[in-house]
Amino acid sequence: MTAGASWLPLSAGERSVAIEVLVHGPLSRTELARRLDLSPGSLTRLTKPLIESGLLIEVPEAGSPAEARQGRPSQPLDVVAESRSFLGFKITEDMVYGVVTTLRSDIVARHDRPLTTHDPDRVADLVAEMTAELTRLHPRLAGIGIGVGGLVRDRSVVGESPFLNWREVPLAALVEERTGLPVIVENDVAALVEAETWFGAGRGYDRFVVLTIGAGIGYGLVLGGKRVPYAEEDRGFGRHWIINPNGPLTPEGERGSAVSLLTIPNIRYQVRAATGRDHTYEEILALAAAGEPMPARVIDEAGRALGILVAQIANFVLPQKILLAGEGVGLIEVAGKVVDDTLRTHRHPLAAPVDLETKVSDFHDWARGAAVLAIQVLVLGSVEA
Amino acid sequence: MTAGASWLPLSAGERSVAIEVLVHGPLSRTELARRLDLSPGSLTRLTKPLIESGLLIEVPEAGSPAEARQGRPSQPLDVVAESRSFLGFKITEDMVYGVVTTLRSDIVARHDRPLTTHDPDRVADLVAEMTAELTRLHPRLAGIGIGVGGLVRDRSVVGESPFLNWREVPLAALVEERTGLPVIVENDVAALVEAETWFGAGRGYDRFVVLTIGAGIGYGLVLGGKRVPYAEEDRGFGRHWIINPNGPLTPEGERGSAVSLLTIPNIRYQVRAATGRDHTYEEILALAAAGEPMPARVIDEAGRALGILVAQIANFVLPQKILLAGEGVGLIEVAGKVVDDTLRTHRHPLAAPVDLETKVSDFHDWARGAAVLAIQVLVLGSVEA
DNA sequence: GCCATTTACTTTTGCGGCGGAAGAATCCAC
DNA sequence: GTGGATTCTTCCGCCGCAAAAGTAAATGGC
Repeated sequence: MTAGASWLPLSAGERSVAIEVLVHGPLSRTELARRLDLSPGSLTRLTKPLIESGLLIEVPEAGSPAEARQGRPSQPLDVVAESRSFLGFKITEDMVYGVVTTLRSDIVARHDRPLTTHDPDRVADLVAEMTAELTRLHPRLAGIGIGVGGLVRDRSVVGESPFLNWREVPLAALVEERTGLPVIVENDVAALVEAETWFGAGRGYDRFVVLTIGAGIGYGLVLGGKRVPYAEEDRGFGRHWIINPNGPLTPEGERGSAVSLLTIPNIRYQVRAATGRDHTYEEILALAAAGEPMPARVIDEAGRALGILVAQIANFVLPQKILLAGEGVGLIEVAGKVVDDTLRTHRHPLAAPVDLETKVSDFHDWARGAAVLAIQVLVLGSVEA
Repeated sequence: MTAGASWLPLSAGERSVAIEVLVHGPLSRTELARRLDLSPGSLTRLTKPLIESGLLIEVPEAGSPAEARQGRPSQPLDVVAESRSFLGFKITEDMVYGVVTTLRSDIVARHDRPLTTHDPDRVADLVAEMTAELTRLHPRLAGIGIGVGGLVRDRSVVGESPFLNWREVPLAALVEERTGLPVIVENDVAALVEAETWFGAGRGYDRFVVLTIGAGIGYGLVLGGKRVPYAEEDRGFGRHWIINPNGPLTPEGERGSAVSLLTIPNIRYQVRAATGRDHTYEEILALAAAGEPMPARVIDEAGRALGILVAQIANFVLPQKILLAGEGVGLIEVAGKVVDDTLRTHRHPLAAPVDLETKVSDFHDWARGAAVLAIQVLVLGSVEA
């Protein structure tokens, strides 16, 4: 509550130390000196104000106490993860999912509420109410992040969100005036990508790609530790990635596009069209695993499409890691072999194997992503990515 | 001749000034201060030793003298392009192409010689002879760059070059001991990419892609101003980029791969297989333009493949610019419309249009690319990319 | 048990490089 | 010619770093 909008004016050196400790766990001064290429003296100088301000703390000793080396033991520094709380919200068509996280972006509480109206003021009211409820249990709130599917500008205004039927809604301002807290609004995929870049699968990588599969396809490219923004972000993304020109035609997607082959609604549509019966995504995966012909065919084709997609990304972007996330990556568990085989035939035999991580994410993970944006703003002291 | 292996020990600030002027033409101190985000005072300090050492020079006035603004006129600084010469060689199966360039990488002389043997020592002899001949007319030689198709390690050793039948040939050392000059050896595509990044189409961009079409397919990715190296570089690249699984099968390529659809040998093969007659690449392009059915069909399919390839690169890498280079980009002049149309259907309508530049390159352009490596080493003072 | 050794951190000192402010240079406008 | 505009230079002060020396806290050998 006492917190300002951001940490005390941090110098560039102090900020780099703070981020390194925040992202890469407890680190001794010597280790920090090595990583940041600074002298030991500089580390004493830089860490002192950070410790005095209560941001960092000296923790007993890392990991195995048995692992005792000669010489004076190192003194790991860590962020005081509980010193601040952050709120993250993910707004879907009919629900608002909320989480409280620590400075480390660990989720300490969840709280969801149905969304009964899309009126911007009512949505802001609901978010403010949820904030008040969550604040009661988790004080020291430093900021709020909100993830929305659709186009978001300046990290504050929802330029266009088809499923909410919003255009030019200044959501950050609406929530700020109700809560008095700094609010960051961002596209949900972008938020998830930032979260994974700072605290997840993308930590420490220079070239990193996130591909999400769910109601739609999401793509995030991180180069040099920064996410690359692009114009068509989350506005029917992947509908023009034609993977198989002879693939199935689906209502919204082009024929054989990534959207028509991989997204949950379109996989359900294909199975419904073929069998005449409606199934959930999970049911379809189970049926395919059990060898049911039509679902197996659809899932098999989806697996091939995913393999091709990952191969293309790996071939052209040369990322050090690719993260598959979203609600639809359960596909991997059923069609993993097809994905792998397809991937291999579309890669050069001498090419480095693709470092592919899969992470089924639920809506709270998306909300956590939004909370990370609030963390970034606090640490970096600005709204810029 | 007096030159050491690199410029006087340049401080980081001085080096950034030198590179900025070298790459972006004559610039005034004020302009440099703006670009490098430095104070005017710093620019006086940084430029003084560079001018005194003869590296930079104050040039009269840029461009239009009529364009006179108020106030003290700016004093553009430029590199003394002729102060040093650089040699670039491109080694092909049966020829060695050589160029002399200025510090700005402008070609001031060309000199080619047939290659009658692939024995490494004889090749080094030939390069040394050509160096001697070229040095007679162009003294002040500061370094030599050599481009070779194949795998090159440490910018000095040819690890594997199928067409020369070389393995682990320390070409840089062989030429260095014959000429006494610093020698850089690099994969030819990599050299071309570096050249375009510093002095060509990629100048000033953060994300930049080079795609070459010729005897094979070459791919270069530049991120943050630096080329990204990768394992499968120039060892049958593009054979596993399957663009059309129903495409033609060709001797070396997989079915429907970028290699089988786009490279000059494979286009000639397809036409020969279809018509029974052998044509040069240029003849095939002319026949296709004239409406001859079989060549037109092959070229049309190549155009579609190129459009898809460029779209995939644009979709996944989000480059600010893509350069098409190589001997085979004449394709664009005949199949430009097909390429454009295909590109458009594989791109999101809201996506920024692809900035696509085409540049037919001959072997001297490849040699120039190699010379740029020698320039980089002189300026940066190291072998590192 | 004591001291050498090792490793981690702190303190002190000095200096390079930068920004900021003031001044000099050189043009245009009237 | 005077004033304003713009570029560049000079000078000063300071921030931030490295280097080096000193302190702290552990282990290991005897």
